[in-house]
Amino acid sequence: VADSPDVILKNGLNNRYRVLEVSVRQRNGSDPEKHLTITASPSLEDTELCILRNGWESVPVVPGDIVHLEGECSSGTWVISAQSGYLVLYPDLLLSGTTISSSIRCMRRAVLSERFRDSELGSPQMLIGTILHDIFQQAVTNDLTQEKVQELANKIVYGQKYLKEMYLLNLKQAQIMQEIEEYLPSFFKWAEDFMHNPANQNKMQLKLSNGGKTEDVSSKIEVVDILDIEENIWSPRFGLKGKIDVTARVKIHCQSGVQSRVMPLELKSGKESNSIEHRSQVILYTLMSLEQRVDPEAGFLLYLKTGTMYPVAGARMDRRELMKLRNHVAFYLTHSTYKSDVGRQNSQLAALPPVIDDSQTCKYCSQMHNCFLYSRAVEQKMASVAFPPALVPVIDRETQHLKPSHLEYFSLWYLMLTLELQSGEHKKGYKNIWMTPSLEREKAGDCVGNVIRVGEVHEVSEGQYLHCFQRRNGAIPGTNLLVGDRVVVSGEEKGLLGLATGYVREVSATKVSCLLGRNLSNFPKNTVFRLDHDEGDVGTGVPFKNLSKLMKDCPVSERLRNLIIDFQKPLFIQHLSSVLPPEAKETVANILKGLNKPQKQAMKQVLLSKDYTLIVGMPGTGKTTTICALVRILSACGFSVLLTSFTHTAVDNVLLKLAKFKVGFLRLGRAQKVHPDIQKHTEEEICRSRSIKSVTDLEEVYNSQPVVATSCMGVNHPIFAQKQFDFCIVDEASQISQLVCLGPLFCSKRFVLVGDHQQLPPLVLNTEARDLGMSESLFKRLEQNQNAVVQLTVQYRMNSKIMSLSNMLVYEGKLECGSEKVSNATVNLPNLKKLKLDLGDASKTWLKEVLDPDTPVCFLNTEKAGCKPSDIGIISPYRHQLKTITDLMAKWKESRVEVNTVDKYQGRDKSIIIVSFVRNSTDENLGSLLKDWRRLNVAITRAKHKLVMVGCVPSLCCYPPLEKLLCHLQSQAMISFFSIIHKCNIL
DNA sequence: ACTCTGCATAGAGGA
Repeated sequence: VADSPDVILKNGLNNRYRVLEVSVRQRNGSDPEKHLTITASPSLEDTELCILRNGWESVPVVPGDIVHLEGECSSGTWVISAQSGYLVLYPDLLLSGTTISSSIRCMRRAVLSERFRDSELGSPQMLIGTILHDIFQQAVTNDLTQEKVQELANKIVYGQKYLKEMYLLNLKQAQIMQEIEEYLPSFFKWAEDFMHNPANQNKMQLKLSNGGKTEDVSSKIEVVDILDIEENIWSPRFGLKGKIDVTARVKIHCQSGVQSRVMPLELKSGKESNSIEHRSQVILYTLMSLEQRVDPEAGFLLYLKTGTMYPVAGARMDRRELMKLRNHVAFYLTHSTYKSDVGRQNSQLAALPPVIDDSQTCKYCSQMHNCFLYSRAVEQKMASVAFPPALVPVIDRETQHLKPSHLEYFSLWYLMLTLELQSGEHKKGYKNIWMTPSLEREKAGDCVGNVIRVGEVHEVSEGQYLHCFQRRNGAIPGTNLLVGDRVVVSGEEKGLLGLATGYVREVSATKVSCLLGRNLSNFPKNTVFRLDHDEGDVGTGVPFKNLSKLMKDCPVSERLRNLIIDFQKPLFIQHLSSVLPPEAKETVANILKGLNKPQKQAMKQVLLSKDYTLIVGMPGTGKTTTICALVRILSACGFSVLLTSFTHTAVDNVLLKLAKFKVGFLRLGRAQKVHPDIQKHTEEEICRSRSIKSVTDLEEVYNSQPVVATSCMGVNHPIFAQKQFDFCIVDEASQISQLVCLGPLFCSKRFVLVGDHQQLPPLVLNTEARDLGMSESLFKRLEQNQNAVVQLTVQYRMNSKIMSLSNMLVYEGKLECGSEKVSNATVNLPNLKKLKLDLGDASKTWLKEVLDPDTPVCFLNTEKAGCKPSDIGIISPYRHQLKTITDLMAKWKESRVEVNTVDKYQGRDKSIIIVSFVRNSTDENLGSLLKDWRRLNVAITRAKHKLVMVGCVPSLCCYPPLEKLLCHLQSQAMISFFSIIHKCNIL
């Protein structure tokens, strides 16, 4: 935490102070105080003092922390006390209203829920609650008459919107409608009691300040206008976020006259408890509202079952206690790991907030499993953590199905995931939206600011609004925003953060259009917006969820634990006859005809497997063809198949091939991410074209195809909670993080991983996590069970010379060419003769040599030439190099040549590949990129006919993989020297 | 000593 370079310090509305020193002052007799030496200057010079008293001294603040202060500051001294001021710890970590209110009862649960976000399954009551919210919100903004509300309820319950959830919970629409109808009379009662109406006689106690003095009297409350529903507020002042069910203009008639205020209404469909949790939520909304408007001082709790409305005052005392609670939760979330002061600087997992000793509460807790798991695997080893004695046997009993190896796996992966999460937050995070002006952020290309909305807003489908934005003056600046990227729309003005989120639909020189989740047409025409690229915190929830699931006490998880953690030997049956139905024999035989020997072997191995098979797909060995054939064979045998990969593109690559055969499949995942030719197989498209409107129909769609395809992250889909597949195939498996790869395996009896661990591994940002082994894919881990491995060694991409490099480097000669044709293929250069004439000049003989089709592999040594490596290239390990090359190519108006990183080229090929290795110095600072055998292997196995590598031989010999390659090239006389080159205008 | 894919979200109630 101490020296994060990207911390922005400043004063003002979103002031950010760094805490330099913390001291506790105990004056005799009086309460203790905490004195903080703080600074808002980046040089850390101008310091101020912050005094915490009346309970604020309990805030767990330490030197190095970033805080936001609210309240009075006089002559460089802030006082945060019972009466005034707030200290907000880590204010850029926005916590939701529900997280904080749930932490009142159990902070441990609140913290666990942030990590294991999706572990809570949901219940019928929750779904009914969501639907009731929707109906009420729409009704209150349009029409609250009986007829209209009934119509609306029908439209929503019998519409498409909640079908998935109903399917997941096994509920029928009629059941839901029955429950909903019981609520509707209360809607009208509420409207009669509180909507603007002279006959309205309601009276309630409401405490509001009025010109300095506080009145505590009965007031008549009238809702005069609904300003917004589901208003999203991000408050970097208080470190809070949340969505307000209903934002209303309310008239309060009291003795001293009429007041008008904009206030939050919180809807509840459950028991009319008026509980502290419910009230706290409202109080937090009153605080968040300060971000946008004057203090509402109070809000309302509206219980939909009875139509009763309770006023909730946002009293100073309650706000203060809730903010302290928020600081504690923020502390635990930020300090989830620590480095011990003694010994090596290894990160360790910290204790969670203590377990509460309340069996009544724990009995119903949705985080119980994770709570006990963490106690057993992590905390029981800590001397500092004491458990309530009665709980120890409970924890042991609930985790007794886990072996020590499982607990170790859990704590190691929990640590690695946490470290990686922290790295991700550092790099991404939303805080730039409020801490960095759009103009500055535009330079990095992650933002387009200063735009206004133009044209009409179109509701493309339910809850999807197409907006168009134009720069206020001039063209849209150069940006990295691409079609399909996620964006956050905010107002440039303070307080209008995160107004909507959505996707980029189109980017041109003059406008950006986005599909947003909210309609922004109610904002004044002249509102100035900014669009920020939303990198979000994707992929953090899924692995935590899968880790938790792997530790469950159920047969599926137990089997996976045995196979994956304990390396139980995968089993195979003896004879194909027992799996191959007689009627499928001919079809299977026909499919096999089109395959080579190792591919056939792979098919056989999969069919015989009882647990899993690993298919090593070396470069160009026809992985897609093999997977396609495998799916065809499996479905011919009557098996159901779940087909997944890390990326949507890879899933669609197989599907595009599969679509040519008579194999039906269902494609899940966001239609926008799916290949146009596959669109018609997506759930979205099928439901639209067949206008699916009932749970039964949806179920039919889900069960209609024996093959289901989606990305590994997409396995949160409700279908996977209900269906079991016979086989699961995971493509690109060597590039998928272990726990992400695990997701689809929970719903399948057997699995097949396809990959090549000699190519690039999963990306891990955090170096410590990487050192702990986080980049080990499941494919790599299981590869030690050699009996489950089949290798595809016959390749159809590279000619023999190019292939030989990789064979020498990593594959130990196992790769072979699929045919003579492949082996001898050379590049076709129709204009070569003409070009050669032009190159008559003797100084350009090197170029002749390089271009000669009979020289498939060539390494250009730039040592003597002294030319800048940046003059030539197509693939490079470095982004900067690519930028230089792209700029040069643009100058020559050449945009057809694809310039990209090695990493991005994985999985693809071209006829000619030029690799620019860039480095031209022999100093000690070696980059780590070129030390990776796998990256080099990827780089040299992309070319089919001609591979030209450019680099400085002595410089590159410092890297072991390149040294081995260059040695080989030298022995084969494949290295040339540049003559004098100033310009290169080939291609 | 620089390589980068994934994805909706806070809150829906229950004690």
